[in-house]
Amino acid sequence: MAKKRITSQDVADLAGVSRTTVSFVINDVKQYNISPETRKKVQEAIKELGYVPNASARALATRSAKAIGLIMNRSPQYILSDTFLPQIVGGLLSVVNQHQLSLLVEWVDAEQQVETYRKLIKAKHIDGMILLTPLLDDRGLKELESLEIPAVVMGELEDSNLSSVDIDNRLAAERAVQHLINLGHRKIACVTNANLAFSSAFQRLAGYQDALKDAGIEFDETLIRHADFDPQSGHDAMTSLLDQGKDFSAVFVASDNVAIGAVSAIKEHNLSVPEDLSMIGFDDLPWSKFIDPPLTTIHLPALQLAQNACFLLLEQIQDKDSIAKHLRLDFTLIDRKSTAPFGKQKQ
Amino acid sequence: MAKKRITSQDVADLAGVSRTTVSFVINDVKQYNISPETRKKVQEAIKELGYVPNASARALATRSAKAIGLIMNRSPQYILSDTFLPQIVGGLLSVVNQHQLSLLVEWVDAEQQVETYRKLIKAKHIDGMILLTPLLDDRGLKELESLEIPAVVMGELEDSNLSSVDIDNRLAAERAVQHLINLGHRKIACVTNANLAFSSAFQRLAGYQDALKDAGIEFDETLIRHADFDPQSGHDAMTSLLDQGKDFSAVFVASDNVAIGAVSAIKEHNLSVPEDLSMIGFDDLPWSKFIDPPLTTIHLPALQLAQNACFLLLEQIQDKDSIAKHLRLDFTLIDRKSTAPFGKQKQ
DNA sequence: TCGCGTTACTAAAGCGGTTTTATTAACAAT
DNA sequence: ATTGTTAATAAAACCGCTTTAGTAACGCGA
Repeated sequence: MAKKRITSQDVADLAGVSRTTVSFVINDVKQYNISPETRKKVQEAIKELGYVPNASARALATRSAKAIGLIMNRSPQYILSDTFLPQIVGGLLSVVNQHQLSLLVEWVDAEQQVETYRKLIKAKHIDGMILLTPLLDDRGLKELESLEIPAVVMGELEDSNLSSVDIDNRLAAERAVQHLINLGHRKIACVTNANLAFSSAFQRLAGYQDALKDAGIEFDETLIRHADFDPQSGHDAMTSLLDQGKDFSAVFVASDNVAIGAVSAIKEHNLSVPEDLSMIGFDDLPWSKFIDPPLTTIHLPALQLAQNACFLLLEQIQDKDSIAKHLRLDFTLIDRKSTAPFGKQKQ
Repeated sequence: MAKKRITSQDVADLAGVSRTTVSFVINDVKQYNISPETRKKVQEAIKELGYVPNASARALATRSAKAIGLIMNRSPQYILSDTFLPQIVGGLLSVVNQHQLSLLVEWVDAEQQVETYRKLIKAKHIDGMILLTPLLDDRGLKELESLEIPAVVMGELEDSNLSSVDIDNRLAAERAVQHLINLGHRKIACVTNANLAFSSAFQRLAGYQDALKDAGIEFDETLIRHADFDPQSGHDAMTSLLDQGKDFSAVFVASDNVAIGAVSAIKEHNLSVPEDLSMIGFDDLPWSKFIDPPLTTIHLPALQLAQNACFLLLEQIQDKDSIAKHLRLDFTLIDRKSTAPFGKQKQ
């Protein structure tokens, strides 16, 4: 019953040529010229037999996997609430498909990052990798650099030789907070998107501080809370802020996914946005404009980031010696309904 | 400069044994007993050289890719707003990792589904696949059956021999609408999650109709709108329903992602949920409890569905002759704040 | 006629593993 | 002493492709 697999030999036999020729036809090798008739014979044989080249054999012979990996270093539990994943996967898929490559998704345990990175590449499962949500002090990534493995980080890393793609998180956060300041707010709380070990959280908080400094507002540690990527953590952070009884008229929440939780907490306190409290978010998720109130936020071009990360990676795979690039895409502030001028608030 | 790759031969040389032995040690082949000393020598050599077996070579030799594919048949544009993707990827990853497999994500163009399925499997890129969001009349899937390829569908398909995992969408929808009816509502609109070519949309609408029928309520075609997975489509569908001027006191929205858009449309009409209009959703996304009002909805255990799909697939890969199974997991109705008794509404 | 360069193809050697079959040594049994 | 078994390892074949190094055939100028 075991229908045997069809190999290039079968095609060669049927077409009356050698496997070499079959290979040349399939890969359209230019430096060897094969006559139109031969080419046609081979193509017909392929079609007739329904031949599909074996990917492993090919990978083995060419020493390239024709696949890239999307590496997530947060535990599966976090992946569940990774609101950007669809956009990232969609973005990667769109370019990967064009290039006839495959996309492998891997999760690496924080404990044994380096090991896993090495294995993935050495095993030649993938030709290069795209890394998500880097930590500020990511030992794994640092080691990656020295391994000279094609890799690009989606996120900002200081003094890293790995290519990276991101927006300028710090500047974007600064702009967001400036928006609040321009509306007259002076007492502005901040809920980060994650703990400061994550570079994005760190940068966004830094941007928040920059804005305050520029405006001559003193930084108040007690107005800061750290969330943990998901709505629940945003809810809890906001609750803590509110329960503290300290006065503030606006809040910068460094992720819309966290913000949605924060809004719910605010409403639980019988306050409303933006009448009692202005809020500006960050990320602009697909649903950010549909929640109540529609969230004023920083638009993160996630799809484009993913696509560009992929381009950079492919470039690096093709030319091993290409230098690392740090791409910064533009962000935009999207003004919706969750912010209001300080004066007009009830308070 | 080209540091040559380390092969099992290198390990064999260093350990003073043959490649065969190295292979036996690595794969822990039981029928051949290798002496503890030899085993140790080999393991030390492996460690010293940092040897990692080449995946392609292995796949080629064993005729198994040690990878499964997650196949999405909706265009990248849709993937962007696929709210379940994180949970599905997370679920798959958690079991795939345990089994030392890889996860490949593929998008197949609707036009050439069958071709792509065939290629993926024949090329032995993957040993089996998990298929998402099936269409009711999915020619591609039908052909898949005949190819005897390990595959499991996440979704319900009538008279299909492919294994599948899902909840009972029809029953769940019926329960949701019954919930509305039990609250006294008689005029109940429905916004589907997608057009009826998608099996989930079809089933959920059928469940809606079942509930009406049971309660002796006549089905009114004009109270139905079809959304298209995302919030915007929900917003548009709801707007259309509202602008029609027809009377209804509750609405069943067959997807929370669509529902969030619907809620925004309702608010734009200066109506509120549930005071003016009760709403029950479907899916229970991570943020469903955080929006305003917290959405009463059907909880879909997406993570477990993914995990079980994966288990089923692995089973099928190991035992080609295992019969197709159709797993139906339990759903739960989560009663939050978006529904209210008919009497108590303003109207 | 010979040599030489093209053209169109092929034989054979990898790629780096696994697996079947063979080999050797040790030891027990006859 | 001879044979048979078994344990431990090795040799070699194989998986299905790519790619290098040819080779046969042909035309062409000298």
